[in-house]
Amino acid sequence: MTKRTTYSIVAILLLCGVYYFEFYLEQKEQQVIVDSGKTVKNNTNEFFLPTSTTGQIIHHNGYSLSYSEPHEQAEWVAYELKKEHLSNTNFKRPYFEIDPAVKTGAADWRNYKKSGFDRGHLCPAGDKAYSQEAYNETFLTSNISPQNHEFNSGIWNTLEQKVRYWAGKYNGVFVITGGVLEENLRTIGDERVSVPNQFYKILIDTNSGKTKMIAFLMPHENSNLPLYKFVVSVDSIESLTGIDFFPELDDALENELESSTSYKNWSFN
DNA sequence: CTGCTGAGC
DNA sequence: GCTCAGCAG
Repeated sequence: MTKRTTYSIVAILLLCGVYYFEFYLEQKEQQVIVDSGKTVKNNTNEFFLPTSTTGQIIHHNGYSLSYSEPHEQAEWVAYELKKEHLSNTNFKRPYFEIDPAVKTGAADWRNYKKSGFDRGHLCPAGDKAYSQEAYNETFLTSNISPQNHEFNSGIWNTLEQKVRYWAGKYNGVFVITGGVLEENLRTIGDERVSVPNQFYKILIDTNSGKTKMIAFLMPHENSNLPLYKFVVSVDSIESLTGIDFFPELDDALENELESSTSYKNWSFN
């Protein structure tokens, strides 16, 4: 074998190695993206993820989401609200930014301009007031949904504040929230961002004794009713959305918790 | 807390 | 088009 042949073989082997490594990296990245339903190690948190009906899960530092391109918004946003996250600092609100992590192109905030609807946070800015960085991260367009202002600043805001109250009382909660994305919804803007008719919020507490769960389903309109009037089973939201919210839970526990409409373990005071 | 809009550069 | 300041529930 000539030296030249040897060099050629080595070169080809090296090339193959590089290609294989790139292939491996791609597989690995792909695996993370479609790895729904697993406990995912985030930069700061570890939490249960629901399944994605769209195949596009994105992890930010402070929350994860599943983006629905047809509806131009997240079908769910999930994060852990730790007790130590609770803060009253009043950061200056940044401007909304098109989420660069959404490969299909997240909605432009201009769709909401003069639409008559709020850019309603799914993961509330108020849940991320422990640092300017975390706060700013909630101002991505993948984290908002068109919301009626009276609803957003009314009963929905009341629910968000109750979640913060529970996070303090129960040493943190996991939160999953989103609009119910159906066909033939009203849309706003050139990109046709869907306006949900209902919004849901699901909580699980695994830190204060026996694991407990609670779910809320609210019509997209303000209300003076007490919050507990909107409690539903997780199962009912799963059948509405097609999402499996806690696939990692032990099946028996999952069945028990997700079918329950009881809120007796959650303090509404 | 939840937000929007008008004025000015 | 971007940002500040002011206003509203």
